[in-house]
Amino acid sequence: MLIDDLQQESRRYLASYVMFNQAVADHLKLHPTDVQCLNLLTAEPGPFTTGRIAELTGLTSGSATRLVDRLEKAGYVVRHRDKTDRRRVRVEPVPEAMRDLTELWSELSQGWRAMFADYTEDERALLYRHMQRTVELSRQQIARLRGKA
Amino acid sequence: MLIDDLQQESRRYLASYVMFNQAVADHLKLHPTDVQCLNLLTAEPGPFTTGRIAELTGLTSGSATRLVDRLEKAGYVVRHRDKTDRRRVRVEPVPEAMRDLTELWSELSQGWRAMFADYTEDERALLYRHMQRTVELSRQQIARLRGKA
DNA sequence: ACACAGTTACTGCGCTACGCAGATAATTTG
DNA sequence: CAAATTATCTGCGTAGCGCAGTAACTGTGT
Repeated sequence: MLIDDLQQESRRYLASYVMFNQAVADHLKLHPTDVQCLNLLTAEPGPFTTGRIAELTGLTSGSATRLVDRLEKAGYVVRHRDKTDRRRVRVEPVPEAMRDLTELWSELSQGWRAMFADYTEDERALLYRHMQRTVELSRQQIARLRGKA
Repeated sequence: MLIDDLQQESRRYLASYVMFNQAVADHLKLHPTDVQCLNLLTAEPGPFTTGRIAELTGLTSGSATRLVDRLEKAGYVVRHRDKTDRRRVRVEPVPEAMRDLTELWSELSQGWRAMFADYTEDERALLYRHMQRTVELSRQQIARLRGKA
């Protein structure tokens, strides 16, 4: 297996993920950014503030405020002023409101589960570790891209 | 390795790819959709028409026209009327204009190359096959999501 | 040969996400 | 306690998107 082939396939893979995210958003009648944010809220370790959401999504602080406005209005999250630092606003997901999203995910998950079930224990361990490494690498690349602009 | 853990990690993985795409777009001062389209133009088999681009990106026909407008204006693609069916417009990437994009990719690729080089031949083959399967699965899921809406 | 349905791409319009710059409130620093 | 810093929010202009309607072309049936 040539590394170049892997790279080429990575690119299709990336494109396909972006399309997938788009399709999920359209289906839920939400903006892709909103879906991305909700995903982050369930996938990343909390707690979350408006600023942290700006960081995670790559939006400016103003746009992050509007993003939280939309999610709050739609009932996906609630705002709480932080008691110890009253400038901060803690943003907390509302589990019941996430139901549509999690239901859709678990519905879609079935296909993925089946795919993962096909692998041996060792293979799954490899995929898992690869994903972790990729997430970490992406994080670095993003920091670099934003850094020198 | 539990399948649930893999699923959870998949979600972070997806989110991280979306962020990566966003960062690449910001860096090139292009819209994420435009970057996605250019990726598709190099990753998918041609030929491309405005309609096919609408399909690939999930945009409506009108928005796809505007997308091609932007890319043409920026010099990334050229339009050619199809000789055999003059309703169609063939959209062709301009290799020289893609240079920024491919340069950026090969720069970023270095990190990925290093990561891939760490694996054994067999492991790379597994990852490659997994990506192919995922792309195919995404394609199906997207079709399903768009289908019943 | 010709009318008509279907296809492909484009245009006008309204909505809304986004970045930017400035405002406001709270905290930290000297 | 004043000044600098931090976290969030607001006003405004720009631009991408979907929708609905339009124009150009193709294919089909009579």
